[in-house]
Amino acid sequence: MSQRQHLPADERRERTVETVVALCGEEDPATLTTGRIASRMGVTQGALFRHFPNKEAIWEAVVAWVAERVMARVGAAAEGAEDPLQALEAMFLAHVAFIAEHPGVPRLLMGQLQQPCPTPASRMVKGLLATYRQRLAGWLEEGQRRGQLRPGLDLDAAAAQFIGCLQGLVLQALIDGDVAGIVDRGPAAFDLYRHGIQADRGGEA
Amino acid sequence: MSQRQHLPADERRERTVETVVALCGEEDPATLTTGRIASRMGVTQGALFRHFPNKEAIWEAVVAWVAERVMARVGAAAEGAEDPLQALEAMFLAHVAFIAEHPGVPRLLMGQLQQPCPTPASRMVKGLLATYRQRLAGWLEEGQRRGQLRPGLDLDAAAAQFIGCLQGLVLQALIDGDVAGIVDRGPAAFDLYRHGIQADRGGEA
DNA sequence: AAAGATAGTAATTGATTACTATCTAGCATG
DNA sequence: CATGCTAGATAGTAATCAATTACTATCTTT
Repeated sequence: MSQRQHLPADERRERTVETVVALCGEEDPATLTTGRIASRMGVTQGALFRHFPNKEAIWEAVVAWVAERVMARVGAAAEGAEDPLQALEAMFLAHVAFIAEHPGVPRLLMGQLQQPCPTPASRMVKGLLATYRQRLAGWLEEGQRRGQLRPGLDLDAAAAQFIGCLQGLVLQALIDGDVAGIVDRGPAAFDLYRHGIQADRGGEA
Repeated sequence: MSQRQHLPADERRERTVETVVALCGEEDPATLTTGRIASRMGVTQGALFRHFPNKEAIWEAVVAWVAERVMARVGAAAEGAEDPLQALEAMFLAHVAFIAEHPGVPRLLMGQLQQPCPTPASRMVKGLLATYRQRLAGWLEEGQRRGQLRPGLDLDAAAAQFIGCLQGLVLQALIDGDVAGIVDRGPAAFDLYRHGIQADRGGEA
């Protein structure tokens, strides 16, 4: 048996990361073992440690992978928008689509944040969320400058609740086990968010 | 050493649950061990199994404890309200206060939801969230009947995002490690939510 | 085709896990 | 003050974890 699947190191690392992301969609990241990662990859457990010095290094690579992808997707979505509110909506829907493709991502990031003493990976998550919030804050400020947002809006809270809305969708998906459904529910969720931040206007659909 | 601290069984069970809730505020519930629970209680690990048949039973008791407390607190808060929007606000702030007192609760519930195959405890969490959403839905419907909410509001999404707002606060607290701060940020967060659901009105503060 | 580098296996390590069997101290009753 | 029962201590168990070892198959380069 065993046609070995010799892969170059960087490709094996890439596959490892993808496998971890996929597995996080099925179980609690905290209970994920190197053995299960390896068996899913069709490789023995010890083989992982040829490409990563330890388990924590795997988490670092995974978080870096997620950070890069999510920021790229969300950034690209915002690019085509004509005004801040449209940009925020595009970001929101892009993020929802990303989560639908990778349902493990929210748990993964959440799991890292629950680490009591900060690890390299958990620091990366905090960094990701910090830059994410900064980007949101930029659009929100621009929207306020253009008068699109209601006066007196707490921009800090608005940025925090943008992510909160996403979490709400994820939670709902966890409850009724319907991951794909968040794509359908995404627009309504953002609608709610938009009404929360946008200035009152006379006539709208 | 070791003056034994003989407690009646039901009191020991109560202390166990409280200890688990407290520990969930400090570390990932998934990594919580019976040994750490016991040592925090000043008791040996084996002693726990005199009061609980297994670890899962501890989780069941913990979830039941949380469910009872949170529903009581939120229900009592809503009781004094004069209209649905006030009721929702009171529920929100009561929930925020409860989380501030027990920072481990969100992780605890989240952790149970991440269990892939449903356990008794995870079923209880889903049940808790289901009744919670029903209660929210009741107030939202009443609010819509009274014309307090904007027409065309997606009540389902509104109920989901109520919890999402709470999650947003929790996430923010996790990021900058400031658990107590969510009490201060609570009102602004609900303000945002209220603007998202409430009917436009001419003049308001 | 030979040889060194690379990527894998198989087996094992010590630490840690949930859980249990046996023994002992403390309490309430007569 | 003696007796029974309860709550906890002590000291285990088998299983599982991350990590390491010695060895082997495969790829690449010349």
